[in-house]
Amino acid sequence: MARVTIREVAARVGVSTATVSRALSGAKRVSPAVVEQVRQAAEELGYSANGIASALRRSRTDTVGMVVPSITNPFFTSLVEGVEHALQDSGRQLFLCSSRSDPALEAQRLRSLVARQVDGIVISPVHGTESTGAVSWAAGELPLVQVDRYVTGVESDWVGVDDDAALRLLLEHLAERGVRTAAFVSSELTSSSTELRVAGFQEHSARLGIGLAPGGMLLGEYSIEWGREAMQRLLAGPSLPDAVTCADDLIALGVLQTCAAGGVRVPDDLLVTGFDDIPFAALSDPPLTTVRQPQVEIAAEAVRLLADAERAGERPLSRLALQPSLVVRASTGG
Amino acid sequence: MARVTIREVAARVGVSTATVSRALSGAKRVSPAVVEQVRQAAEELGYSANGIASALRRSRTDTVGMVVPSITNPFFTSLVEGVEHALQDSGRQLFLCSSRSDPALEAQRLRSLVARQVDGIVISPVHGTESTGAVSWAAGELPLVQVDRYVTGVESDWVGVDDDAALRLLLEHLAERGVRTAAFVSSELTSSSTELRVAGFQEHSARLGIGLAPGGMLLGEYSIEWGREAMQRLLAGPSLPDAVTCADDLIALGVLQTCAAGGVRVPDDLLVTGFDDIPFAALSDPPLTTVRQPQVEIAAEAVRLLADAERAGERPLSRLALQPSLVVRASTGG
DNA sequence: CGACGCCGGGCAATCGATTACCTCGCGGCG
DNA sequence: CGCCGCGAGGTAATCGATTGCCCGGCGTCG
Repeated sequence: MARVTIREVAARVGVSTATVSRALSGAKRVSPAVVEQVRQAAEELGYSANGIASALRRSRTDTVGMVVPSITNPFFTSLVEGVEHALQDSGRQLFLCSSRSDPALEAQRLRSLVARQVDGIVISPVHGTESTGAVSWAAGELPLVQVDRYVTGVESDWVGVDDDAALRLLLEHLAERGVRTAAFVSSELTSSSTELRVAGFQEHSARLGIGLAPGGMLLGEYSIEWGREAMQRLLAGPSLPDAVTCADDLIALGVLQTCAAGGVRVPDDLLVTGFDDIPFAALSDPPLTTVRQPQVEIAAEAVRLLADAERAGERPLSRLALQPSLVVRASTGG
Repeated sequence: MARVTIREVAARVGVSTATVSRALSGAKRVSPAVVEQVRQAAEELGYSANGIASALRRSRTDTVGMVVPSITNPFFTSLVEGVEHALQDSGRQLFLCSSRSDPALEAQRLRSLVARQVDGIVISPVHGTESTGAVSWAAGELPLVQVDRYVTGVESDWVGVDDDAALRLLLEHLAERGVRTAAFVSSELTSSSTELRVAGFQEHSARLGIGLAPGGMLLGEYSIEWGREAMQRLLAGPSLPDAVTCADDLIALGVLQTCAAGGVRVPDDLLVTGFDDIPFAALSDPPLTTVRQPQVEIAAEAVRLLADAERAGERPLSRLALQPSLVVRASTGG
């Protein structure tokens, strides 16, 4: 466990630590012969630089922090994978944290990332207002870009999906299928995208002449369990709507499960739609109609914006709403 | 973006940096009055300690690294969540990396974690032999525990599931259901658990008089896509076995999808089983019979072993094979 | 032939927090 | 009254790598 330091490498070769550092990093011209000797010695001693010391001196860590509300939600894991992939090209690493949908935990993660001097942060904030303090503080300390969700009143870039367009796609599809009444199952209105999805649902359903079923606006959380429960509530009501629109795929999968258990035939008795197009959306019973978020592009843009922010100090803020696409499957009769 | 250092806090209060450090960490007795002043000043200046500098001096980071083969596989995300949860109690953080099933990337992640001086590493190694070098090097540098999979020839603790017992549960269940022939769809034999599962399948199926279907040992990778493809191969064969046993739930979900698309009725024409019991196993068409891994316990044990390893230097190695439990659902007629 | 520039390489400051060791002052005790 | 112990707090070394500045030597050019 004894770590070998640059000093020992230098001693073995008979040069100064400065030369070893330069030889290994290639920062300044060092004679090829010495470089080779240093390489040799480092190899033999099993030397690897102490990243902490290096980070302290350079005040860079070549690491980007990412904070997501949940690490078990496949939508976020796809996003994480995309970011990691995008970072790889620039030889940087990802430090991933989960805030577990808890603003306090989120604040703690952010403090920790800042303390660890990550070069930048990619965050999907938990809450539209309760996350504001921590996020804007962090944004003041280092480059930060929000993805998917955002908190208001923070000076930072944002990349996500065009929620309004997504709801338009979904509702126009449902209208074509002859839907006259619909329910909307979502999370509590605590995040930007949730609000936009609800607003989009209301706007486009009104425009298309689709009525909201009585008791049909169900707000809980983004989870399979909530989808199950919400559908149970709808089943307990006087009559079913023509369609249930869900604010994410997990909710929709829960809804489908309860339908199957309760003898409701999808799509014959009821149409169901999701949001995100997670890999499991194609595997449910029946396969789920949903809108696909361009996760790869979102991730790539986020990394690009971060790189921009590191280079230039002051820049105009970017807010990129990328376009979703409709994926029709059997849950709407596709 | 200008970071405020301990020196500025000290200057403002009119004490030395040593006192500020002690006041904030509570390491040594400092008069309450001074502690309060320091708190005040730190608050006003927005001071937060530089974790890098602190880590360099203390050579501890209060951070544990975790490396998993895939971050999109729900089994691993559950494991990660469990580890994060377990760490929380001791006030430590998790630094998560994905090796993407690539031994080279895995080695890089390990080097990076060691360079960053994490206090310990939890890893589920990619490959039974190709991971050996990097893992055993890392295990020599700092406390390391393997979870789920392990590489041979490395001195480290391991926690996972009793694969043999799991296959026994599954095959006894299938035997009770009258299964006489079965296929086994798994990953290539590149990891310990894969080997153990295949061995367990062979041993217990032989013991129970279940024959391996011709061309029924299909080795690919742990993914939905491979499950789909493997089932297509089985469909292309002369006849179907009574059951398809899969080495993880993702594979099984792919198998089920192809069955649905190909008109094979599960469980009427064919029984299908998975492994892990990921959340989506209950949502497929039909819901999947599988064995549940005790992820929470695995994670908790891993963290406990790590803590032990940090405290005591030399200890006997632990290899904990925890017991799985059978979860019967409709895919075997449950 | 002298001066200048360039190149390889060394010295030592530096990043920011922690901490071993020291000092000072005060109270108690022999 | 002198000495000791103790608690509060300061001084400065330390963690390990990086890098600005400097030096000596050699090649080149006027």
